[in-house]
Amino acid sequence: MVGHNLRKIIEESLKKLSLEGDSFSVEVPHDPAHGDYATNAALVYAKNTGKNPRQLAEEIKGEIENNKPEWVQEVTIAGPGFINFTLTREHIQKNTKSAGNEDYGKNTSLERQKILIEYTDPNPFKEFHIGHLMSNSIGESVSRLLVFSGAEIKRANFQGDVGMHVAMAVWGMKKGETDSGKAYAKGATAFKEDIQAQTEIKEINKKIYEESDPEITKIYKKGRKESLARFEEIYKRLGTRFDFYIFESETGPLGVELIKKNPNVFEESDGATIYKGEKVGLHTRVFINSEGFPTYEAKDLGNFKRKTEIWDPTELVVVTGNEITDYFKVVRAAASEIPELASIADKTKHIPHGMLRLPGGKMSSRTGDVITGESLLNDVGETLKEKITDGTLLNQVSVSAIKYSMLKQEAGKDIIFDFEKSLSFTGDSGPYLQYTHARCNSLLHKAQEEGITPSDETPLTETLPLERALLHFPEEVMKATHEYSPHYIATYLHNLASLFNTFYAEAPIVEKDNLASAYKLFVTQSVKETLKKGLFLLGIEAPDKM
RNA sequence: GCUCUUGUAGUUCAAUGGAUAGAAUGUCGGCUUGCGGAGCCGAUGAUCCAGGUUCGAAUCCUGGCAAGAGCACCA
Repeated sequence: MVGHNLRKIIEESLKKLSLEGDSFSVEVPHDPAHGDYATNAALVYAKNTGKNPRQLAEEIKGEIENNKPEWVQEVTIAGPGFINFTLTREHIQKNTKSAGNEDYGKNTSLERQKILIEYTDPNPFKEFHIGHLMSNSIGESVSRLLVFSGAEIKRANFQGDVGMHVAMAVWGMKKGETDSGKAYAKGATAFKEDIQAQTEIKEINKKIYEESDPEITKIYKKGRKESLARFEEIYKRLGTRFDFYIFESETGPLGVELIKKNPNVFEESDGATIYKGEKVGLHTRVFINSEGFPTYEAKDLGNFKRKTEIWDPTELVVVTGNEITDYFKVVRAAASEIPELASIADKTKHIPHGMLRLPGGKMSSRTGDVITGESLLNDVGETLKEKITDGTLLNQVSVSAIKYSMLKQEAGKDIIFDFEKSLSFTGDSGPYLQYTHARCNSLLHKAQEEGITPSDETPLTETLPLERALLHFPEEVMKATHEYSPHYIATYLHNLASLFNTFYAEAPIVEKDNLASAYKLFVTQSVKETLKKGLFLLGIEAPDKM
């Protein structure tokens, strides 16, 4: 990676001037007139040494020029004391060539890491709503990014198949409701409003845990199976697949066992077993309730253990809604006090994603007033039907519109989700990127028909903005991976596609007996590959035609 | 009440403490029957308020204001 190599050269030069210790940046200037890379090293060190920044920049520049690598064309000083680097035409051209390779953009920074990533986490008997779609989009993209950086990863999906929410749904089903989502909504409402129903639901909860009532067990098992089968359909459409499914019904007992084995970590209070988070600056949470059942906290504790049993990862990543950020800290704190979980608890990265809010207010699954994953996919498909007749393509474009709208902004912040505005098919959108990719493909196809072969020999003396953009793909991948932030990829791809479309509109690309045409096609090929790879990292398909 | 997160064009989002704050959308005006118009070009328009730190602040600190989330037997 060029930026990385430049940093080394700058560091060496600084060392010769006895400048060490402060961190400086190697960045890509916004304005191409400022070169391909820039550093603020002189500005940083001017502060400590009391020197004039421009003068210090001159000194540093002198040192850099003494062992300037052959791929650097020019080193200049500009503005308050930035040192700008321009790469040689040869180097850029070579890079444009490698951008067409399969490995371009990959790195080995996470080699030998075994990362177990948990995401999506829908609950059987409840709707798969757009919050789960969000977790899935981010989790899938982060997974692909981690693999791109050399990590070995496994995907896990943790699902609440027991607990009060399930009891509510089973209660609703017992009352004749067949759809599990609706049954849950009915049960949840009754639980709040009707004391009689409340007692019944608690009773059902107990019976599910104990499997003591054949009728309830039957309803439960059937509902669970149907619910999980429905989730599988959605995963298929989204292009995601899991290595492990972990259920609360199995982690509950594991959690309880851990709690019993570590009485020094937990306390008894009002008949419940709690963890006093205050001792580490957090808050108290109940792990086993006064009726003796594990709460979500205990199940999640068991989840930590289950994850180490099934694979022995070196690191855990968990993608969930940001509403549970503080909750998660408490469970993790408890886990790190338990000897057998301590090391993995400390190597757990929580990626909170924002809530999806409707312009009217917060979404609630309690009342059944939700946009479900299926309904969203179907509604989007409906609006595209006039343009696309092929079923597979229809799904690819729908999914891309949805995923891109969720991934283009920084994870963690809430998304105001407005069907009309959020799902764009033009401009900064998934379909725009797919369209650009298809357009590249179509050009290459046409060239082939006309017998023109792309060539890396170029009559161009100026670097194209497109080539400069291709140069930075590996750095964006690196940044996105280590910050667990797919939105860097989204932003990058939109910029790349936009540059390509401008390039496309400026002058014809496919022209016979034209040296420039052959090179333009060569660039087109690299752009196509990079778009495809970038879309893959977002979990989006890149069809050749659309 | 306490804790955490977030305030950027009309709207939805970008911007490792750096150079002229970028896009998309909206509105207005253009794009020669020509490689795919889901496209391209132009115009318009923004850092919540008040202090502070520094060569330099949307970004860091303090105080307001506003929105969201969490805070004991739900998940």
